[in-house]
Amino acid sequence: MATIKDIAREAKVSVSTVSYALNDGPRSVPAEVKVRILEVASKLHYRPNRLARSLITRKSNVIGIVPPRVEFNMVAGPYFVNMLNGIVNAYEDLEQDVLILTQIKSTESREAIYPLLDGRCDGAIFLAPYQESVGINYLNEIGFPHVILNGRNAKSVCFDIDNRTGMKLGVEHLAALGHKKIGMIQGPEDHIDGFERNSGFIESMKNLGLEVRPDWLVMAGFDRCSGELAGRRLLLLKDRPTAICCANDETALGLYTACVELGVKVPEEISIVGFDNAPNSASSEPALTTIQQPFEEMSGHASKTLMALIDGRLAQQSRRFDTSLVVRQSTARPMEDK
Amino acid sequence: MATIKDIAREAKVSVSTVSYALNDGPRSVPAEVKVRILEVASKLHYRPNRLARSLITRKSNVIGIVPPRVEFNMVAGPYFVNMLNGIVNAYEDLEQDVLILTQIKSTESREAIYPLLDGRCDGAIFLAPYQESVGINYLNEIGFPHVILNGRNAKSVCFDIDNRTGMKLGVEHLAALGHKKIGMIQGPEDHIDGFERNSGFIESMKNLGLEVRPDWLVMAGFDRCSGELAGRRLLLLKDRPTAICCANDETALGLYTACVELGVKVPEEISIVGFDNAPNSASSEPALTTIQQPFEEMSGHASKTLMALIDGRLAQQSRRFDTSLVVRQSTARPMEDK
DNA sequence: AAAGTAATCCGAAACGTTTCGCGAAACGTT
DNA sequence: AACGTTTCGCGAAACGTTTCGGATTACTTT
Repeated sequence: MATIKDIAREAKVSVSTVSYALNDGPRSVPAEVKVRILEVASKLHYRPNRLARSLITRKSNVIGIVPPRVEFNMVAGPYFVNMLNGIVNAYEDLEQDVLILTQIKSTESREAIYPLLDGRCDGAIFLAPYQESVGINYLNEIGFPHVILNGRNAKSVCFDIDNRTGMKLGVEHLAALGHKKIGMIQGPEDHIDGFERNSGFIESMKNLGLEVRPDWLVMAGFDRCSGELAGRRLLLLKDRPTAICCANDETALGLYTACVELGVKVPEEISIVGFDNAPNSASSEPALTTIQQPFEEMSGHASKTLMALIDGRLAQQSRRFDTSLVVRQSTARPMEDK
Repeated sequence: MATIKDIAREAKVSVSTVSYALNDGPRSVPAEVKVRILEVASKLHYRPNRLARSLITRKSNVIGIVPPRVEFNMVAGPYFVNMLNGIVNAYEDLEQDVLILTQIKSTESREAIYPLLDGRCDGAIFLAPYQESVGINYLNEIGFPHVILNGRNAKSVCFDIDNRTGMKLGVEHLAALGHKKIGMIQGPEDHIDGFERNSGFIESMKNLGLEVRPDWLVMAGFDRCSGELAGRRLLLLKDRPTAICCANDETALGLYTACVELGVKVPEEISIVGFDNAPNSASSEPALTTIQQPFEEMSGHASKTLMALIDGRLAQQSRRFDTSLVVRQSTARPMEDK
């Protein structure tokens, strides 16, 4: 309620002097008068108004987060949550607050991302946005600092993972166990991770000389529910695969549910490989074999890089993170071998 | 980059007229000139500056979230994540953005919560704050809209759960199975949920005429790691309990790990009850019997109530939410009975 | 003692909006 | 024709800061 003016009046100095005193400002103010000003400030319970400050300095110390596409239900899922967690942790140290822009539902148009550009944040992290987006191109046009996580844009700094190699690890693991009949619960094609995981699966199968059967490829979203539905379709096939790769851990857990309901035993009757290594997939029953996506590392890296971009320090390059195979209990040799 | 002034110049009207046109403002402007203004605005790619607007209207359409106490590592845990998810979903519909105040580390002093009061947000949700806090009292003093989730303050609107009754459900469930030797991994005493769950356990035990043995009560944080340590201590006792109640699901999962490492079978050799019913506790091995805390309902309710407070609509009362027992596979009759 | 430099502090402009007061024009009513 | 009532539109103040230019004073140097 008390403003800098009130302090000025009370301390019998000018407004500018108060500002310099409060900020150890660009100009010096004698120790004696500074003490007086600080005393008055504390007496009046003065708290600076950041809006006014940001308006003039054009700096907010707030980082905007644009959540993943709503259709995939990913706000509720582990992807968003794990990335956000890493981001929040990073910015706790970097002294930035984090604004979740719930009002940005897409990045398809300039207008859609205006909430990002109204002065409230200094930069933004996009979580798994649409592959091609007018909105992000616009940011590059006007030079608004941003990084993209699990997405691609020619001119933006992007961080993603090597989905194809990851998928290859999964397929080779299954092949090494003796599986030949391998299916996949696929992810959305217009999502970069979905697309690359899907095509990575097919490439790996071909490289190993294994047959890719169209009826063993079922599309799902990235959520548990659609994973269960897709899993049910695969399991009910007359001639079903002995192993299934999933586009992410959530769909794998959906498949688990389908297995329980249809009485199919994991890993005895069917082997399952997930993707992401979300924290709770270690404590699922049976523990899920999966491909690790380094959430913590990626989100931390993205947070720091964005700060560098904002501060005009050397902009870092886009980077692709490595994935690795985490073998747990959901994969085993196929029944025929036993 | 283009401001309202640029539009005014270009459209040959005054600044105020532009404002009225853009906002369908408090005053009317003739259709013809409004069209002209909107055209110019779009031509110049005008985007309003929210800082300037908020500065004068004293309204930001941003809700602040104060995360739980850092010592408990709860930002990473399911509590924060589930509540945040509910809040974000609610505000997506209510057209508010969500600011996570990473810089607020405690609520112990006035100054600590100043970042909340600098004009950037219209109200705040506190997640599991300290029980008694000067900071929150201050908010009540100055009338800043806020609600508290899983915490208590005499003058604030608070939403919490009936921890004692919840704990009672857990203990009675174990007693009904035939358990008499029941221990507990306790939560932090200065956290309201921890305190109430701890004392609720002891009360329930006494009411059932069961012995409360001090060496069967081990304190932990709310995180998995300290749960594992506490669990290890309990399991290694010469005369150990046949069942353990845990302060939350995370500590229960920590206890799971301890059981696996020490070769103790759940539920055959020891029964375990969690608290929260976090989403992934259903898919743990074995599926965890737990007390349900209605995350979604609570967070949604809190979000809506805060909006009502901000809008000056009738302030709703504090409310205590009910818990319920979810029986899964981690509890069974004690060995002696079999 | 004069000149130059440094310290101190004030006033005012700026940031980009919203909104109030007021005058001018346009319209309808007696 | 005189009067009231809308409609329209401009200018200016306000929100709470930061920061620049310049005026005054004090200190140092020649």
